Amino acid sequence: MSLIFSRQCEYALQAVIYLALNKNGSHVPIKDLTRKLKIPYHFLGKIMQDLTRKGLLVSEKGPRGGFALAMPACDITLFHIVDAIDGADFTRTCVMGFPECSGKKPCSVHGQWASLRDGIYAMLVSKNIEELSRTMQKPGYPGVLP
Amino acid sequence: MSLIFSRQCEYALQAVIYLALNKNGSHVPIKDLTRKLKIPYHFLGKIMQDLTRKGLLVSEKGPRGGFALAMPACDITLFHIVDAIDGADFTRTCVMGFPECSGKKPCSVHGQWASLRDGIYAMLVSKNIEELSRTMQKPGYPGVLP
DNA sequence: TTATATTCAGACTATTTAGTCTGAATATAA
DNA sequence: TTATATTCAGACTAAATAGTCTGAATATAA
Repeated sequence: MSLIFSRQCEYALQAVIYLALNKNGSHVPIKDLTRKLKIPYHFLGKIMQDLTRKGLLVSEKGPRGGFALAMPACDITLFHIVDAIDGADFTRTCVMGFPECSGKKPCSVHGQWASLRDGIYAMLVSKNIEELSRTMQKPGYPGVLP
Repeated sequence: MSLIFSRQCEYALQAVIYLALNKNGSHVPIKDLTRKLKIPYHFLGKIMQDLTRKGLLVSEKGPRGGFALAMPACDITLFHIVDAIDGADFTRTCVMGFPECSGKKPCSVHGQWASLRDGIYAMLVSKNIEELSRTMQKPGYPGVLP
């Protein structure tokens, strides 16, 4: 299978976008997230704890507890989340896996892949969670709608 | 970890490019391939067998046996190999993993991702193995050089 | 015909990723 | 203070991917 981001990372992106919909800054428990997003409960729990340790989220225990963004939604980009979960190796490694491939010894698609990869990176850093969650709320958009 | 192609697929791409360097149409044994490409012997064996079953390679047993391209190198694109090993799901699925994401119900990066993904696809179908192997032979190029 | 070099099939192990379970810690509200 | 709702840690299982091993089949060359 080819993929871009790990499943964990996909879940993380979905969950953080969902959190950003919660305007009033209150905490959202995992139970709410899994209900809306169809993500396995305990698995999501671990991912959220991870994002909390990485400083992207804050958490609160007990009744009325849960998770919230650690900073304004407009300050969190897709790249922050991807980097926290999967890392940014894909910005550095050869598409065809040649170990010695580099600027000096480029593989035969090195240059072309570099510009595609830069396009992906540019998208990830340009999109902030506030903007994304706003778009997702429009009618006809999937996943995170009530 | 984020990645584009599975390790198997990376190995397959490298091996097929290496085969294309073998102009005289003779068969190349796995032993030669693993020596040059530093790919685990038996693992590469399975991958080559797979590509043979898929019709991209032909094989011959015994002394002076090995693998060769089943068709002219210029007729094999990167996409043929990727499709044979990893499949082409990445051309269809949502980057953020929203199950309902589609043209009608797009996620908030759907359109932008679509054009990036199309760029990747275009590269894969436009690059044929003959051309790539030729480029790889130039001095300073990695991996498959003698 | 016999030794040898290879593919090939299939069972096996190892590692990574995905996902589950249990119980402790803690905050809130009744 | 007690019941309850949550995070959190860590051990566990499951599935997918990566990689190894053995031996049979087969083609070549001596």
